Amino acid sequence: MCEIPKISEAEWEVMKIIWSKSSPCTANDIVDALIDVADWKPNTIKTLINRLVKKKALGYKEEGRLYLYYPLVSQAECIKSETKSFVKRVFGGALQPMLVSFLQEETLSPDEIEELRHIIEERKG
Amino acid sequence: MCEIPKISEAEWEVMKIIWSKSSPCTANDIVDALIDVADWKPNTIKTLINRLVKKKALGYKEEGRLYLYYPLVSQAECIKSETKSFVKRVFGGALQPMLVSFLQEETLSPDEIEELRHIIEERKG
DNA sequence: CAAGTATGATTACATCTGTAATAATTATTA
DNA sequence: TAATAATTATTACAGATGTAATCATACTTG
Repeated sequence: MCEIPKISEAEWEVMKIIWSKSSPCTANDIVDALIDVADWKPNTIKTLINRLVKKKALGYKEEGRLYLYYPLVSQAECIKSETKSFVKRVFGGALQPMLVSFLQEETLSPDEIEELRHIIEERKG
Repeated sequence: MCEIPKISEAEWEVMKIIWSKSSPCTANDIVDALIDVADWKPNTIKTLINRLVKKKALGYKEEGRLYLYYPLVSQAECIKSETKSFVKRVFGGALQPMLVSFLQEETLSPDEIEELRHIIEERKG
């Protein structure tokens, strides 16, 4: 898992489905799960799956005439990589200004704020 | 400023330069400023500028034979829009899990943590 | 066995992006 | 004024992306 492939917006939806399943799933499982999420034709989803295989974000094993797909990269890794590129693009790489911006500007419920406070307290040690 | 245009990675570098200047600047100003940032030929940067104009992210006025470029969208707006799309893609739209992930996983100095704590305390009101 | 069906493979095509080169135009200078 | 330099405009081109349609093949069913 040396290199995290660059996963496009549409491809992320596919990956999220696959990550959310504990076991490998068929193309149809993915298509079914995506019905609620996106308005894509099954062929579109197959294309996305194939591209993800080509990028080595997904692997598959043949189970009879079916393919069972499974992730080759973990969600945590991808989130990290994606975040890095996002923070670099938008904030020039500085994570903290981003957090400041979010904490100040975004809508958060009291509960959420409390949880964040809790996390920070723990980090302070 | 109804619609925030979608600004690509390379284009962001240009926008950041222009936002950082208080007054409109020429293409050459931008080229000069970007020398430290990216390894692009001047023509490449001109292309990016033109695309940003086409996207209505930049405006310009002719000053003699020069063009003076200025932003048509604010940095804050763009950050917000970009963040939204990022959070949607990666975290399914939930901002808070993202913050949790960052606060837990990323490297932050004690000072930074202290500042974040401070901000949260204030938000708690 | 033949025809329909399910599944994966191949092909399609417009737009966006990264990365420029070249052409056109205008201004400056010898 | 003619050549040169500066600046903007047009064109280029490959790879990524969104969004599929069509083709091929294997399986099921009448």
